[in-house]
Amino acid sequence: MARSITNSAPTIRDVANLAGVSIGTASKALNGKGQLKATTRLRVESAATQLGFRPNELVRSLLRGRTYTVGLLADDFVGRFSMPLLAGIEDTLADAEISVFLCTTRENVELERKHISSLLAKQVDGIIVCGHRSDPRPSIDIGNRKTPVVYAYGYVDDGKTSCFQVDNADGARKATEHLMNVGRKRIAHIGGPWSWRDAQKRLQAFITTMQDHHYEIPENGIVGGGNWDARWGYQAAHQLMANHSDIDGIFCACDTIALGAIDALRELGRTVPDDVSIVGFDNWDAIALNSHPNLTTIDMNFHQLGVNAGRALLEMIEHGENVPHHGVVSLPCTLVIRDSCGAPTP
Amino acid sequence: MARSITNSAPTIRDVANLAGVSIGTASKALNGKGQLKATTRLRVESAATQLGFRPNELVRSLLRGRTYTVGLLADDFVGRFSMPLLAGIEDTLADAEISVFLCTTRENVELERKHISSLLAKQVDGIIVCGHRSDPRPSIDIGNRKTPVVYAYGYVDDGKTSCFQVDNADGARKATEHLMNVGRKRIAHIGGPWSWRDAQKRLQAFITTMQDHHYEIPENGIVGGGNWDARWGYQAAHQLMANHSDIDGIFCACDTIALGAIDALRELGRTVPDDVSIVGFDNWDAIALNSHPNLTTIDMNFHQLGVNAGRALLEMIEHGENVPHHGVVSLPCTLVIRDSCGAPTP
DNA sequence: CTGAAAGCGCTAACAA
DNA sequence: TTGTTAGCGCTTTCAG
Repeated sequence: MARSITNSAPTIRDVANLAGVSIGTASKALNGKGQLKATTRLRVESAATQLGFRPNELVRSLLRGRTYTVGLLADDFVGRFSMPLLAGIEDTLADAEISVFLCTTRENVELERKHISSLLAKQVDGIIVCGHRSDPRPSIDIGNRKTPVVYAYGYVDDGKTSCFQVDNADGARKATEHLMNVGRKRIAHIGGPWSWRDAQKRLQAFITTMQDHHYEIPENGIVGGGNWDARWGYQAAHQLMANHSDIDGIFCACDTIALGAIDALRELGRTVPDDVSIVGFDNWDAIALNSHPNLTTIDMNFHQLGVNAGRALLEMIEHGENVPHHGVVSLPCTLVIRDSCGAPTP
Repeated sequence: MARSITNSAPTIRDVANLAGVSIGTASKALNGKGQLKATTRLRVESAATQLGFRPNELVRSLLRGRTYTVGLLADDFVGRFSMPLLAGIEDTLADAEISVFLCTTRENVELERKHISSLLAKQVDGIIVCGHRSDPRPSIDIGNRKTPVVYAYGYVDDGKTSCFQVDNADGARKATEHLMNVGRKRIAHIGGPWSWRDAQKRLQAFITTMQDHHYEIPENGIVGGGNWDARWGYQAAHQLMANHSDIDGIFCACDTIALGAIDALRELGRTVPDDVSIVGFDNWDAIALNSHPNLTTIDMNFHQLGVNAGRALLEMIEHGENVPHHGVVSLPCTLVIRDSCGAPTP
């Protein structure tokens, strides 16, 4: 009755009072510690449920020196890449009963600093820094704290930080080889902006894969320097076909570029996949599944990347500095076959 | 020196020791409270910076009865709609120095229950429930707690809950009127799945807008029942044009449907926007900006919706139950003009 | 102007 | 088997 007056959460003292035991006894009963008479335990438990009692995690954290809380620093929260990454991280941490503080930094250094400071003050057990491209970045400054930090998609080049990356070379190789497997001979590449490490890696791997399999790269068969969008893909495909009407396969550096390329090819009277096979990169549902035909593309396994990053952080949290850091680990990609390449030749 | 041995965060006691004052004095100095000799204050401050001291928020929260923390319950975190919504919420709360716990529930009731329980135990100041469609939903169960809760995109139909919704009717009206403004006479509608309230509202508003302006709806000029994807848009446009080769404007219930419709029209030899004008709905960048031509579409102002939801929650947190609840508020949409409709007729 | 001490809600050690 | 108490790190009275 008395409780219904106040609107603050019931405390263990309330439970103890209702059950007619001491506060220490109530604690033991609720945590299953020590030796208690079964009836007492029951009495306490029913008092607790009756009151809807949940121990205040703030206090428990204070006592345990752990908050079961981590911070997620995302530089580009609304970006398409972050989403499965965040989902993977959240899945893994939720399994470990850990809650995630979401902090979006929009590549604003000052904002990042504030968020970090706030996270540290809130005593998070660890921090995950999430990027949206594979270029190197400075490590975050956590002062003299020993809070574990891992990086996901975006890495710190100091040789002593755990970073989880996409293996762009692996993906590009799989894309290129798939074009070979469906019987394409004159294979071209439409690249992204060369300032991005991701674009560079995909290009390099395209070249080495072609060489490894003794395929000749068509002259001017590599075009790049545009943006990651359909407009560039459209323009690039036109440029490409103007030089080489015999191109029969194109590895595009991303799905939106592939979308634009398909559009251009249709204008030129080439059908995909009958005349030309197209492979994208990203497996971005929004594009790959709404393209016509649906895109064969490379999945970067971001969900798994998030899972790995989450697991690594958990290890560091639970085993402290005894855990050897992972260094930069690159996760392989997966080829997702849909309709833009046609069937493999036997 | 002593401090460099331990790796836990410096406490106010450490600061007080270093400054040679009592712990109470240190607190006053750091919080600018009470009367202190300037030199003492300075001594404490420099000790604090030297140690990199940040007060433990856990403890402060315990003392203040507020954690400066809210929970974000998202049923569909990876959905395209949640993103700007979350960004708006986070922006608003970050301004108020509030951190956000991200909880994705994947429409899993058990998971939702666990998350809520955990949030409550962590003493969050409030909870925002984020949906991805405007259909009604049950309210979350927070027991006898008085924690403020608001709903964003998805609402509770009990007349006493603050819910923030998209005004689908407003958006559909603007879309339809724009088609009229560019001079279209034979206007059709491709709807989404009728089981979605969003699809129903858009349809209804299309009809009333047409009637209000004394436009005749072409017979069989409304097709619906497919999914929210390009495949359906493609199919529906074919169906539509088979009956009515004179259709010159189509209001599509979403951007992906519009993408598919454009594709179909091109196959039929109709160019967009010269022969037929197309308006989408969502202003989903991924689609609208990568479509060819770029889509004229309706923006649901999700960012603003998130901002409003965040602000409402803040009010409730700061003014308790004295704040009148907002009820269900619907925010207007915005027409975004790009290239799929052509220029307005004067 | 500064120090001492109580107490937030809970756990864990120690008494009884 | 149960009760008592110290203390986590900080703020806030109340003495000095």
